[in-house]
Amino acid sequence: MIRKGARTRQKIIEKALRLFCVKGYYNTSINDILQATALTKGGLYGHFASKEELWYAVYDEALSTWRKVVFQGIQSNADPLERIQILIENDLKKKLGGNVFEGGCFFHSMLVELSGQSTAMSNHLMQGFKQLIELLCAWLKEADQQGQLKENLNFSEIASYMVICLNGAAALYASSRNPAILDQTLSQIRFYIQQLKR
Amino acid sequence: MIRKGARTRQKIIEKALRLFCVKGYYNTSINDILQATALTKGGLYGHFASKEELWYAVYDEALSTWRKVVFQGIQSNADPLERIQILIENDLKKKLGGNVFEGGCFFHSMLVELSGQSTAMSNHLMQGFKQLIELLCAWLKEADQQGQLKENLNFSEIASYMVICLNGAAALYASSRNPAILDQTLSQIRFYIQQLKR
DNA sequence: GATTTAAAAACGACCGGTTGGTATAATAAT
DNA sequence: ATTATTATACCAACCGGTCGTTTTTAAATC
Repeated sequence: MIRKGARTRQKIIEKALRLFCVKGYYNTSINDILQATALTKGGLYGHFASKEELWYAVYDEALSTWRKVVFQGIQSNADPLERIQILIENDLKKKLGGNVFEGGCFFHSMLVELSGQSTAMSNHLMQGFKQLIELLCAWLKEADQQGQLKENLNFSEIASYMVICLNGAAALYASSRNPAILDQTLSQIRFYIQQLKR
Repeated sequence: MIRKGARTRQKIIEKALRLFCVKGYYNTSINDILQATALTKGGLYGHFASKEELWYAVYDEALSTWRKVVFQGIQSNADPLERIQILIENDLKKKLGGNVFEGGCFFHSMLVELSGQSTAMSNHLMQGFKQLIELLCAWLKEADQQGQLKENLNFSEIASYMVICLNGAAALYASSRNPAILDQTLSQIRFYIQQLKR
């Protein structure tokens, strides 16, 4: 039997994730979370020792959600360049366009908000981005070994550039709410990737 | 003689600009600003009716600073594509790399923080980005009329994509503080622009 | 299946400190 | 002397967090 506490804990994480995305971390008060979860102070602090500890739990939840969304239809694909394109399309159309995180991408919003405030949380986020860049980098090398790419390309530079584009799209989509931005970015990154090919 | 009040007002704006960039808008308290300006409540509120009114003044200041930095060596240049390249290089290397706004780009940070919080301030920011996109778009059209570009390009799409890339670079540079990101982004956007040419 | 019981979970008053903002008095500049 | 500017004291609301108490829950006993 699943303990009730585990369910409540999960509910807190989900509601907090939504609030952090919409309002930001600092601007989401504990009271906001209490209202969303229909709990009281004591109830919440029985599950998390502090607001910051809750944030780390929310991060894990967001990461797991992101992975589910963004790796759809990828492992089945043998072509590394196509895997990159699918991942980017999933990130733009499914994650951002599908409003997986209401109000904006959790990772991007937190990166901007926390960068000047908490080095610990900020580094935690950067680690995640670094891993994504390394994955893209590995796929690019794979494509290169198959002879798909032009010569003398800087793979890690290309990989971080792609992540940068995705973050930029997250920023502008979050405030404009204009889906055209997602289509346009996707179309331009596709054009860019096409130019990398031999 | 410049009135003393005008000088104080300017000092408040400059200190607030720095604080908003480093800590964010909501996370910068009035007390933070008082400490930075060596004023007291009454002194500050004699110049600005509210924190939000101060923000709009800070925005104007940031815009004027940004224009000074980013248009360097542009009006002297006849080639529209080169103007675009210089503007992007100025934005990356001078604005971001030169730490014109300590702690991150004011416009990008505010866009992310305010998008879920204040539609008024958020729209104010979006207007600025829209104007930048329109400027780039006009320059692209100019280049096209000179026969420099490939056929059937979507200029406004390309222009917003460029702004998106700049915003993404701002996000990742702000938290990584790694200047390589700026060089890499610049190099990749240059490559991208090269591919637009006929 | 009903009753007991101990642990788990939730409650809610309270803490010190901070928030943005105001009213009025004192001071400095012209 | 008069006006522009700044200081001081104060406000109610809110912040993240603590803690002793009460209620729920689920397993153990009858």
